[in-house]
Amino acid sequence: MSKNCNFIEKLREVGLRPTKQRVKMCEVLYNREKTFHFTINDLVKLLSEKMNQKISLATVYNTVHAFEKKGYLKEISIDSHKSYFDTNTSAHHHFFDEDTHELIDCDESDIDKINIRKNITGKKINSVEVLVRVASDNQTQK
Amino acid sequence: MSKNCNFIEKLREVGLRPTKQRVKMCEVLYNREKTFHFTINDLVKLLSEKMNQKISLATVYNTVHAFEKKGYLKEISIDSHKSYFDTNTSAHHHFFDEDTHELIDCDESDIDKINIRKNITGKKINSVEVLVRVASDNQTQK
DNA sequence: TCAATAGTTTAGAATTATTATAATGTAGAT
DNA sequence: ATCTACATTATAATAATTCTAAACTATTGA
Repeated sequence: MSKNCNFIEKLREVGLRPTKQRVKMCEVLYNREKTFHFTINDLVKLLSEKMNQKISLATVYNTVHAFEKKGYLKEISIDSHKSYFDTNTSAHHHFFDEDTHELIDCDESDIDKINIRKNITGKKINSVEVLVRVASDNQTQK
Repeated sequence: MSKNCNFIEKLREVGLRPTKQRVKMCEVLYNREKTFHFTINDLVKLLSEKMNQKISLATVYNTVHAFEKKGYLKEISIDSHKSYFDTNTSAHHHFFDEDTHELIDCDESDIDKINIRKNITGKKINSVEVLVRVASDNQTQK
């Protein structure tokens, strides 16, 4: 519970009103050892388990998007019909386990600096991200 | 029209019956200079323009997925609520223009070999793909 | 302290992308 | 020509997400 004050402060810092739903979401998302990868569905389940009062689905969507806009969360594109989010908002890469549909972080230091020789005129690079798809060793490839 | 025979042959080769819908889709997808990136929606529009008879939405989905399974098309994950497909099925990377939502191919030769130092025990790497997000030079970053 | 107000939450409806269903049609083999 | 397995079709169903409009609440400042 001592951590809640931090969340309230942090929410204020980025200009988000610290409502109880938002603070609760912060607890669920950031009171963890490791970074957390999730879909909206995962999060809704977790929240309904860990909360006494109900939180609306629309609020979960709103809040996740508010967090994303303010740099609290990062969206990861892997599967084209589900959004994955990541509490690690720094530039980094991912492994995607095609058996379990799990995302695993991969530090920038785990992959050599990526040198891109092609240029798009008039455009600047916003981000460079690598997705490494893995699967069980003894299985037919996708 | 001379190309249709090729499409019929190619469809047969991978074990797909060359129905008129499939041949028409081949024409629209592969009678091009460059590789083609599209969403189902793009394709439906193109088909309804270029066809005299109607093609069902379900058929477009079925056929795209049949083509994907047989290696005629490749799915690209960028945006988490739309599927993009690519007629270039070889291993390659992409630029994604965040202004126009356009995909641009990037040959493997345009990016130095990617060396991954991290390992997931019991898992083998299926693919390594880079997505480079670009945007207009004089614009606030996403 | 309390009212005003601007931003938030909510339930449910609406929308969008995609998949399933079941009847009809058609390609390829006999 | 006929049969059979596979394809196509319209439509319904589902899933993920967004919209809407009313009720609620955190903050401001009188």
